[in-house]
Amino acid sequence: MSAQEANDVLERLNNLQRMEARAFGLRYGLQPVQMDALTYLTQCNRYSNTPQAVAEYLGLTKGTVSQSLKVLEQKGFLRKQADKQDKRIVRLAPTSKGSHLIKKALLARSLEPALAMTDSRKIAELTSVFRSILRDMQQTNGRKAFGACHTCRFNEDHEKNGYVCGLTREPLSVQDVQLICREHQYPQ
Amino acid sequence: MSAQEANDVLERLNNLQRMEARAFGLRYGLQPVQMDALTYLTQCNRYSNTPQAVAEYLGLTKGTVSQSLKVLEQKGFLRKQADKQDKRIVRLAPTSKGSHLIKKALLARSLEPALAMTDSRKIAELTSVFRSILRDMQQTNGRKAFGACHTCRFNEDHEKNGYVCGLTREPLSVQDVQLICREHQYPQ
DNA sequence: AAAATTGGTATTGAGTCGAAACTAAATGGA
DNA sequence: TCCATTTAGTTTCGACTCAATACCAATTTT
Repeated sequence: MSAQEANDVLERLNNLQRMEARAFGLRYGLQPVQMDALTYLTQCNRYSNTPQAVAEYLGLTKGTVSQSLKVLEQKGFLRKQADKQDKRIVRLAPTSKGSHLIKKALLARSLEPALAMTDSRKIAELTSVFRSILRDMQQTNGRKAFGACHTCRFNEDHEKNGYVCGLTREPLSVQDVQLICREHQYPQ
Repeated sequence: MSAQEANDVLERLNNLQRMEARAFGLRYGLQPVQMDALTYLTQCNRYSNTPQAVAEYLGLTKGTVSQSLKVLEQKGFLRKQADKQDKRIVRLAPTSKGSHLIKKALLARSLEPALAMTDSRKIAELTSVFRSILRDMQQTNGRKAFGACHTCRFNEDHEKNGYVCGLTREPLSVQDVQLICREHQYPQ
């Protein structure tokens, strides 16, 4: 049992998940990349629902992503809306059709059933291992983490008074801090 | 710390690895899918080095894969050779140029450095968790496992006398049993 | 007020993808 | 043995992704 082997198993797991995700999307006439974008948009917070953020998340150019989003809008999976403050910015929101689809897709390919059968202490260890790997990768290649607020170093837990984002100073709800943020940074 | 969160972290890790792999391949004029195919071919055993096996591994149709392989051959990353026994079968072998490229790519994106820093007992646990997940996924959606022989239920360890594949009855070397096989099945 | 930056869109050319049609070799009966 | 079937691969086609480039408009900087 080596690091090499762990790496291989993980690699294969990636492959299988990608294959299943592709097959699922195809049944609804969506390309993998469109599924990925829509998935992101159902999970990101209000600072992170723009074309630019989607592009950064997926590691693609904004031009490329712009087209995928156009298709998603045409097919009725999401709505575009100009930002009130900054009129350059486009806000993206999945329609109910869109979020239902993603909910179904996530359920189909989630590892949760499998993970639920394993010891929660093991899962905790495992998550921390991967989180530290993520942190490494993020640093060495300059990508963003795209984690949820509740694991972010800018997130402040004000106990009874809810949460506050240390970057924007805005209050965040219990639901908010579960969402993905493009400004996310792990502590330390 | 929940199964949900473990799932998310893993998801993001997938994304990052894909992004890096894409960027790497692009520097050498190769598409992600071509990198994937070539990677597989440097890691598979002699029963698994055919276009059909590549297609199964990647979850694509044989027609699609056929084109990618043509490009890889044209660019000098692999060689095609008709099988001696069965003339329908094409055997694929990476050239030294091809295997060098993949070696470099794997090194660049390996989790091994990060994993090496974590407790080996943890890694063992982690691997076993993911292996059982893999087994689940493989069963529920009818995909093949594509594991290495030494984790396969058909592999027989004859101690001093080396290994034997229970399917083909052929002897396998120490190196052989580290390779990926399309007939692989996990025990139990 | 002009210049630079930022967020997004449109266009183009190379390439992937699945589906379907196809070839050739092996297999399996009668 | 001969013909049907199966198996391994290739080719072609149309829809689509992708990066690169050029572009536009709003914002920020100088």
